[in-house]
Amino acid sequence: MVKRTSFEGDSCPIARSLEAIGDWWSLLIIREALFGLRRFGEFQSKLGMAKNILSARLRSLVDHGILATAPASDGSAYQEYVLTPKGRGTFPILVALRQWSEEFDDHPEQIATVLVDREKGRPIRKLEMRAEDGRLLTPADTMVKLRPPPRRRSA
Amino acid sequence: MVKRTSFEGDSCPIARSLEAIGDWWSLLIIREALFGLRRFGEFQSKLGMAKNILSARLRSLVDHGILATAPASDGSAYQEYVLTPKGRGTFPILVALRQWSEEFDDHPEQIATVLVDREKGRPIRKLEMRAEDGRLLTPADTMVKLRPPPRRRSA
DNA sequence: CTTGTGTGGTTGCATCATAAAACCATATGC
DNA sequence: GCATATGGTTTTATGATGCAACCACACAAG
Repeated sequence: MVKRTSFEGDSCPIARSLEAIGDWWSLLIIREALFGLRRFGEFQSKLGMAKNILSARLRSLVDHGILATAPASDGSAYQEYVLTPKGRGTFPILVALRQWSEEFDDHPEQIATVLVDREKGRPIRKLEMRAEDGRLLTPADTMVKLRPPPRRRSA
Repeated sequence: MVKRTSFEGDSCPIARSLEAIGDWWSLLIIREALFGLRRFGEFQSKLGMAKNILSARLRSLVDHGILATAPASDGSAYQEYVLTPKGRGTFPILVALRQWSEEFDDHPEQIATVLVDREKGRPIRKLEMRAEDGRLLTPADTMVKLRPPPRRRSA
C-alpha cells in the first residue's frame, strides 16, 4: 500500500493540523465559508472545482469537525455546511498565510484584496508572537519543549 | 489537460501562499529547517519521507525563494539548504497551525511538544488579530476589501 | 400525472503526483 | 583500489485529482 502518508498519529501539532486542513482545497473552502458561503453549489461555482472533489472535501471537513451540516435554512430540503467553532478557529492560520503572501510574494501587485477591520476600514496589524509577559519574539527566541506528562492525580 | 489546478495567477493571497507551501511536505520541511536542519540526509531521516519527493520539494522550495542552497559549511562539498528571510517569514503560519491544533485537536494528549520562549521557558501567547489602533478583532470584525490600484505617478 | 429544470451530488475514466525501492554519482576511510 | 556513507535520480505501482457524464430528488408548469 502506498497510502499518502497520514499524519494522524504523529505527535507534532503542525503535522496534525496538516492532516485535517493541509490539502489544496480545504483551506480555500474554509476561506469561503468564513466569507459566508454555505451551499454546495456556492462553493462549487465560487471555487470552480470538480464536484466530486468538493463532495469529498466537505465530507472530510465534516468528519474533522470543521464544518457541520445543517438541515437547511431557506427550506430547500438540502444541506448547508456551516463552520463550527473549530472551523472558525482556523482564522489566524488564514491571516498568517495572507500576511506572508503580502510580505513576501514576488508579485504583490497581483494580490487583489486587503483584510481590513470592519469598523475603521483600515488594514489589520501584522500577527506577532509574544511571550507570556508580552515580549516580542522572533523564531530564534523560541524553542520547542517536551510537554510535561499529564500528571493524573498522584498514584 | 488535468493539471493539478495551479493557483499561480490567482489574486487571492491565501491561494498564492498555498501555491508555494500548500502541500503535505513543504511546511514540515520548513519546520525542520527552522529547527536547524540543513542537510538532505537530515531531512530525510527526520521526516522519513521518500528521497525523490524530498528532492522535488527542496527544489520547489528553492525555486520559490523559501530555501537557498549554500555550497557547504563543514567542507563536505555537498549542498546545504538554508532558510531565506522569506522562509523564516513562514513562522507565524507554523505557530498558527500549532496553536489551532493545541486548541481544537480531538486528542490533545497526543501532542508531544510545546512552543516556549527561550528566555523564560514559558509557552508563548496565542496569536491575536488586532486593528491598526490595537483593538482585538474576531473574524466577524474583519472584511476583505479590494486593494486600491497601485496609482503610478499621475498620467 | 407527466414532463422539464435546477440543485446536489455519485460514478467512470484519463491523467498526474506520490511512494517505495533500486540504481547511480561523488566523496571519504582504510 | 575497494568498501561505505552521503546525496541524489530513475523506475514502477498505486493513490489522488480533474473533468464529464450520469443519477436522485424537489419543485413547477402543462
